[in-house]
Amino acid sequence: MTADTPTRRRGKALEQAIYQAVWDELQEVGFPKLTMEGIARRAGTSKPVLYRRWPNRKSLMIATIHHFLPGLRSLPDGGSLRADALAVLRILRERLLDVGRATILGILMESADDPRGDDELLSALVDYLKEFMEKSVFLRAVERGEIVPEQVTGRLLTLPLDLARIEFFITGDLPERSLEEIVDVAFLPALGLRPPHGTRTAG
Amino acid sequence: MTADTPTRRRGKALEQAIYQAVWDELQEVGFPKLTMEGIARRAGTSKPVLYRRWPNRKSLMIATIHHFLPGLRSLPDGGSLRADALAVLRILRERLLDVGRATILGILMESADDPRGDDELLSALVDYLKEFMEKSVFLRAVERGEIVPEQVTGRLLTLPLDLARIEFFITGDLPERSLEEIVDVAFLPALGLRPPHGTRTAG
DNA sequence: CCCTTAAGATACCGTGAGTATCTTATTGAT
DNA sequence: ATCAATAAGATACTCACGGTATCTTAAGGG
Repeated sequence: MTADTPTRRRGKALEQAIYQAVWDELQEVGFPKLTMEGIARRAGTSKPVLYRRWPNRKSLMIATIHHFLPGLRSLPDGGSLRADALAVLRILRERLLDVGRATILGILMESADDPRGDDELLSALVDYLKEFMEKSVFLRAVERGEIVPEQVTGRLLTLPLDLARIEFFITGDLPERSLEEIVDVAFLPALGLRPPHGTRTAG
Repeated sequence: MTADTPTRRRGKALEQAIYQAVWDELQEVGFPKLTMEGIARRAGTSKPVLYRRWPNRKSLMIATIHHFLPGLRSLPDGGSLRADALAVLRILRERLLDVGRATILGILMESADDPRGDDELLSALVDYLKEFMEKSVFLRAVERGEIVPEQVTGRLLTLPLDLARIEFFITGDLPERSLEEIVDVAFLPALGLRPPHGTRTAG
């Protein structure tokens, strides 16, 4: 199995290979069939090596997701609240689809008796986007005069994110049409705004 | 274990006892530690009896939830769109809390490779409430003149339910405060309505 | 009263998480 | 260059649990 890799990897190099193996295995067999043995096999190593680094499967999963979904740096100004909100939602979609419904549900569920790590996963996937909604999207909208600061409430901040992720959790998908509908039918109206003319709003 | 029950139960009586055992076991040990052996033990029976009735654990879980959460018959008229929407959300909360976050996530996740039964679970928990939102809540609001029929769109129909259940999925709870916030800050404004004066809207 | 049905007990298989143990390659220090 | 400490990799194990096969025996209907 390692005849062509006589070099025995260590430290970071090995860790990288393991993360990659988890990721590939996830894409190939999916979360329900993901096993530590499968990961070890694909990484060209063995189970004890995995358990020396991560205490259990869940930890390894979360670490892998962190590794492949680094934090976002900045969000370009889209010129309008609508454009900025859609941009954030598209980032969310990209990340959710990258990780996959089964994986997210699986990790959340595996946390039922031990929620440690949940926060980490959710923050990697969604929470930090709330920061963007507040710091970038809403702040700019206030500066533009689209909304007033009093409208920047917690519930409205996360409304588009919440609607998007529940749709993804249930259906496993998040089409562009849904994103626009969320913004134009729910988000903007809830802020007392109307989407620009010519924007189709599904009914 | 069955020394005090010399009678060997059959048919419906046995089935009832099994459902009850699943329910109790769920409350006591929680979904992650729920095992078929544990269920059988608590029901005073054995695994083969379970497998003669349900092909696998997931089926038994879904059947149990159906058994304890029968469909709703009617929703009394609360006098306003706001009151009716809150009523539906409170039903949703009751059911979600009854079943529990871990159980719902667990079943959804167990479906990742075989989604059969998902629909059943989701319909027992949420989907049929959409019917109520449409047939009762919105219809009455239209009759009262609070909204116009054109506002009865799919996305807005489920908006309160979606916001409520994502909050529950993530936090495992759904306080009354959240329900009111969902209705007053998101739902009614999205419909172009304002909550009545004196209604606190969290910020 | 007997015969069919199915409950309940028990033992089993397969799989996968997690661990213990041992050998050996790698690396850094001398 | 050599050697000791470290950790990789292989292997074999335990344990828990889902699911099945087999057998005995109680229930209940005719």
